[in-house]
Amino acid sequence: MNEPRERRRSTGRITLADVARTAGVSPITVSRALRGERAVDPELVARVQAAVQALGYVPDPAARALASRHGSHVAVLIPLLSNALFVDLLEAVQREMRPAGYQTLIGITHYDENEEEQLLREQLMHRPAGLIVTGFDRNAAAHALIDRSGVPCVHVMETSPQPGVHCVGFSQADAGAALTRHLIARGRRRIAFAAAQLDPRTLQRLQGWQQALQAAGLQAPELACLDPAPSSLALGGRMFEQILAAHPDVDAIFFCNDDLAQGALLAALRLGVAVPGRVAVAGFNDLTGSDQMLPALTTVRTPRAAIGTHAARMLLALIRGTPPAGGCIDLGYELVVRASS
Amino acid sequence: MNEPRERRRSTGRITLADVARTAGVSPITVSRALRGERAVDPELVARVQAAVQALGYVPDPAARALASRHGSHVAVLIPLLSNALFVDLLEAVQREMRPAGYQTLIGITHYDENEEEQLLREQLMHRPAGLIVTGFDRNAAAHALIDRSGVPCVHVMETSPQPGVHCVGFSQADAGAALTRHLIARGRRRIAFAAAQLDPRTLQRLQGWQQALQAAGLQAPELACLDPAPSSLALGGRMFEQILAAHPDVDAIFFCNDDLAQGALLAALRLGVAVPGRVAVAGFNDLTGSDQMLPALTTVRTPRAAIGTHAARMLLALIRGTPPAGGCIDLGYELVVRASS
DNA sequence: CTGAAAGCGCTTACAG
DNA sequence: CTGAAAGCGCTTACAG
Repeated sequence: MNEPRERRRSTGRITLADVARTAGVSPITVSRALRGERAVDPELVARVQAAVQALGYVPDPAARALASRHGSHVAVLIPLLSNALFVDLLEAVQREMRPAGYQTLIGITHYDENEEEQLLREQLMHRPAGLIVTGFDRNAAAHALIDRSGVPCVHVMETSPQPGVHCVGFSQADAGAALTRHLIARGRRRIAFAAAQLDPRTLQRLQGWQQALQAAGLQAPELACLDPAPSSLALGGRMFEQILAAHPDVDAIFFCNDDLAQGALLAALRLGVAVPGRVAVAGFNDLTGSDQMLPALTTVRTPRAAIGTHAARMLLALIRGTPPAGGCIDLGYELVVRASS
Repeated sequence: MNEPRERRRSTGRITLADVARTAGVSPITVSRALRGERAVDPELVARVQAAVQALGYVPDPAARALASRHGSHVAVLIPLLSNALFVDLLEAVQREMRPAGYQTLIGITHYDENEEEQLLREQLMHRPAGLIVTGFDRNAAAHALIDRSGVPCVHVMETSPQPGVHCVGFSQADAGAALTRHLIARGRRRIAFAAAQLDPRTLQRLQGWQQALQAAGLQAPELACLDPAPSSLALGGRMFEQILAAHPDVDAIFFCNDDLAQGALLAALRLGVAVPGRVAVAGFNDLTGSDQMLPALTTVRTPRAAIGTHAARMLLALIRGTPPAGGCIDLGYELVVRASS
C-alpha cells in the first residue's frame, strides 16, 4: 500500500470538504445547504449544520468569490465623510447589508470626477456583488465602467425619470423651491441663495430657488452667491457678511447646507445682526446642531437614512435577481420651520 | 487529431496566463514581475508590462487572495463615524493604503463590546492583510481573535508601555491633565468635568482631570458629571445647565468632547450666562466649528490625521515583514487656548 | 534568475 | 433531490 502523500500546502483551515466528510454528504450538498440554494433534503441540511457547528467551519470568501465570480461585498461611492449626511446614509446601508451577508466597501470621491473614475475602476476590479453611487453626474468613462461591468447599481440622493435606472432619493429642486416659497410666504422679498462646493445637488437646489422666485416675480440673479470652496461654518460666516455688505436690502438668505447656515448664525451673533428681524436665515439637510442654534435654524430635513435603507434593499433585490418594486423611489423631504425665518 | 475541447466556464476575462503567453514567459514570471517580488530580468519585466498594457490586464484579487491566503485589504475598526475625529483618522489611513494597493474595510463598533467582537469575527474571516483597531479595551474573546488570527494589528488613539503591541496615539490622561492645569493657571478653582459616552479614552481624560486637580489641592469628585448617553450638542447644553444649577460655585467646565462644549456655549448664550466671565468652558479634540463659536472654544487639538498616517505606515511595514521603527508612537497633543477660558 | 506542477477552497454546469 | 468532475485565476514550494 502506498503511503498517503503528504499535502503540500495545507493551511490547517477547516474546509467545506471537512464538513462534507463529517456530515457524510458530498461537498456540493454542503455548499447548497449553506447557501439555502435550491431544495436540499431537510435532514441533510440538519446534518450539515451540525457538522458546521461541531467543526467551527467558516466559509472562505476568497474561494467563494473566485468560484462564483463575484464577491460578497457591495461598493458604495460617496463624495465625503465629513458631511454628516453621508455618514447617516452609510450607516443605514450597512445596517441592511451586514445581516444579508454583504460587507460594505466605501469609496470617497471628494467630489472629484477623476477620483470617482479611478475609484470605480478599483472597486469594480474587486467584482462587488452590487454598487451604490451618489447621483447621476459623472464622466463618460465612469458611466461606461458601470454599464459594462454588469454589476447591479443603485443611484442615491436624486431622482430620475429615466427608465432602466434604479434610484432612491428626492427632488433636490423641489425641496429648494419649497424652502424658498416658505420664505416668500413669510413676507421676504429679497432672498439670496448662498452655496458652496457647487456639486450637482447644490445646483439643483439653486434651480429650485430660481423657479420659486420667478413664480413670485421676485427673481434676482445677482443674489446667487456661489463659491466652489468646500462647505464649512467659517465660509458660511464669511458669505453672510459679504452678502449683507453687497446687498443691504437682502431680507433672507437660503444656504445650501446647514453648516453654512450655522456659521452665518454665529456670525450674526458676533456682528450683532438680528435674525430673523433684520434677515431670515435658512439651511438645508437638518444636520446635528441646527436645532440648538440661536435662533434655531429653519431647514429642510432630508431622509438620508431612509434613502440608505431603501437603496440597500433595492440593491439586494437586484443582486438576487428579483426585480425591485419600481425603478425609482422618491422619499420626499420635510420643511422644518424654526425661529430663524 | 483531437478537436480542442471547449473550455467550460470561460469568463472572457484576461488572465495572467494570457499575459504570459503574449509576453513569451511563464505565468510565474508574470506574477513575480507584477508584484516586484525578488529579482526578475529587467527585460522580461518590460515585456510583461508591455503585454499588460496591450491586453488591459487587471489582476483578480479573489484569486490572489485564495492562493496567497490573505486579501489585499486592511480592516479598520472604529467606534463611530459621527464623530469627525474618526472620519479624519480614516481618511488619513485610506490616503496611505490606497497607493500601496490596499483597500480599507471599515467596521463601526458603536462603542459596543459585542458588536466589536462580532465585527472582528466577520472581518477576520475575510483574511485581511492587516488590522487597525481603536484603543486597547475589548473583551477577552476579541483579544483572542486578534492574537490567534496572526494578522498584523496596530492600535490607535492611545499609547501603551506594553512591549510587543503596536500603537500610535497620545496620552489621553496627559492631555486631560494639561487642559485642567491651564484652567487652574487661569485662576479657576471649582473646575467641573463633564463627559458623555464614557468610553475608555473619555475615562482616561477624567483621570487626567482628577490628577491635575489633586496636584493643585483642588480635587472635587462631586464635580464629575458623567452621562453614558452619546455625545451631542443638545446633551452638552443640558449638562451645562445642570452643573450650574447643582453647583453654583463652579467657575470652569471641561467637556470631554467639543460637541458637548459647543452645546454648552450655545446654552450659555440662550441663558445669558457670561463665558468666560461667569464660567470658563473648554472642550477636547478641536472639532470643526469650535473656532467659530461665540466665544471661540478653548480645546485640545488631537493629531488624528497624523495618527492615521503613521498607523497605516506602521501596518504596511508589519505586513511586509520589515519591523517598524519602535512599537509605539506618541504623537502628543496641542493645547489651543481661545476666548472661552 | 526562471519554470512545471500542484494546490488554495469553493461553485458551475452537466448528469442522473 | 444529489453527486463526480472540472475549473475559477492566481501563488507557493520545490527544482534547476
